[in-house]
Amino acid sequence: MTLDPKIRDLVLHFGEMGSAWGVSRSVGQVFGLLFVSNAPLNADQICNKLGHARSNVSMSLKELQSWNLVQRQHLQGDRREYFTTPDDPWEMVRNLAEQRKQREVDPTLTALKSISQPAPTTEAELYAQARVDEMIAIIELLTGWYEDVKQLETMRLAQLLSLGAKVQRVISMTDRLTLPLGLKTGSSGVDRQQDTGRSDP
Amino acid sequence: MTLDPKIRDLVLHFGEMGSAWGVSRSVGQVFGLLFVSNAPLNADQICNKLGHARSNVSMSLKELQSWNLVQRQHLQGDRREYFTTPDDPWEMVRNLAEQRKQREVDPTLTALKSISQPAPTTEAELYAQARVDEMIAIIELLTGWYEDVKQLETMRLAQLLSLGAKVQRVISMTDRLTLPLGLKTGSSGVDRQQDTGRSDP
DNA sequence: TGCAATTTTCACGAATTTCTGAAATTAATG
DNA sequence: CATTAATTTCAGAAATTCGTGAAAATTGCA
Repeated sequence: MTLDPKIRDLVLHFGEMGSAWGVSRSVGQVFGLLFVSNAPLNADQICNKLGHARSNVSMSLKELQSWNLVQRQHLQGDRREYFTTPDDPWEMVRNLAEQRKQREVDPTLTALKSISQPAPTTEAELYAQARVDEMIAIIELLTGWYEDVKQLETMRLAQLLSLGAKVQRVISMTDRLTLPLGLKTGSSGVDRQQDTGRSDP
Repeated sequence: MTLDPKIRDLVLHFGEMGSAWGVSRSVGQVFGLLFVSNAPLNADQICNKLGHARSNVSMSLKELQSWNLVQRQHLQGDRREYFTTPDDPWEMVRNLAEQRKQREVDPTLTALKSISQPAPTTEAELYAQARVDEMIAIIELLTGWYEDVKQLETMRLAQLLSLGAKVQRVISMTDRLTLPLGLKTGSSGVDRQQDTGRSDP
């Protein structure tokens, strides 16, 4: 790797964090490199700097594009394709949030709903249904909020965030507005019974 | 698997989603089962219902406890340990958020800061530094907001969420309050230069 | 303390994922 | 349209993660 020490460290770290973020080490490193890169890079440059196989870089770039974290870019007078991360870091955060929602919560919400669909038959299913419905309600509240705020322009979003929980002051004035769900302050509305203590045979 | 169809489907789905959520299939299934379980289960019961090896269940439970998504529970008159998910589904959401922050963003923030620490030496490092600093600012804004709202009791949190972007109305009245960072409305403040178009040799 | 039930650890094989190099495909240029 | 640079696909090697069963450790109880 012919990289400045700080950049090399960052690339290495993004590689290691890859697994925590659900991508491979290669993908993490390619992103790290592009993220701090002064200028767009082509696949061969990435190869050289990172020491990955050419095909691996190709795959990594494809995956990063599927996350909208890397954009291709044509340079006139050059046949090769160049790649960058978005100039605006907020855009990366937005894209990351959007993709993770699509990959992690949307499928789960769909599954939960399909579970909740047919009427429960057994006692166990009745309880399961109640639990699932509670979780559906929470997820819909969260995703609803997300859909809402993601429309905000960055400036406004930053303001909203920096306001934090101070919005509470305002909420106390809006108690007359839609109170969501049938929320109770204590534990959930579903009662869980105690087991007999014997394993089923 | 001796499970009702709906419960079996849910267990299977949570198993499949495991990889998207950064846990193994086994772990996902155990969580799914406990989540919809009417009553606390012991490890052997989980074994039987899921058909996993006993040791595998032990590991899965350990991991789920590390996420605070599963709690152990002693039952009097029974030597075995029983396991449940929290009664309050909001608690699960909170724990999930907290753990993901700790595992995914905190280490990255630390790494970014350590990159940002020593003064940049080369041209490339100077640009990298600027990019990193921008990202640090965003992450701190986001985590600051999170630290803030996670203190809220569930009721208030739900209200805040259901309010969504409507809080905007309020923000317009608070423009005199702290405007965060040196935010610009357009792209970021860091300029990226164009590449020469030649690979480095 | 000794015993038996339960849980955990660990090494290993199975399964999955990641990465590579060669071959195939695509696309630009004369 | 042919040539060649560039990219992508793909089969399999390498590496990692997952899950099992046996053995070790722990725990509650007599």
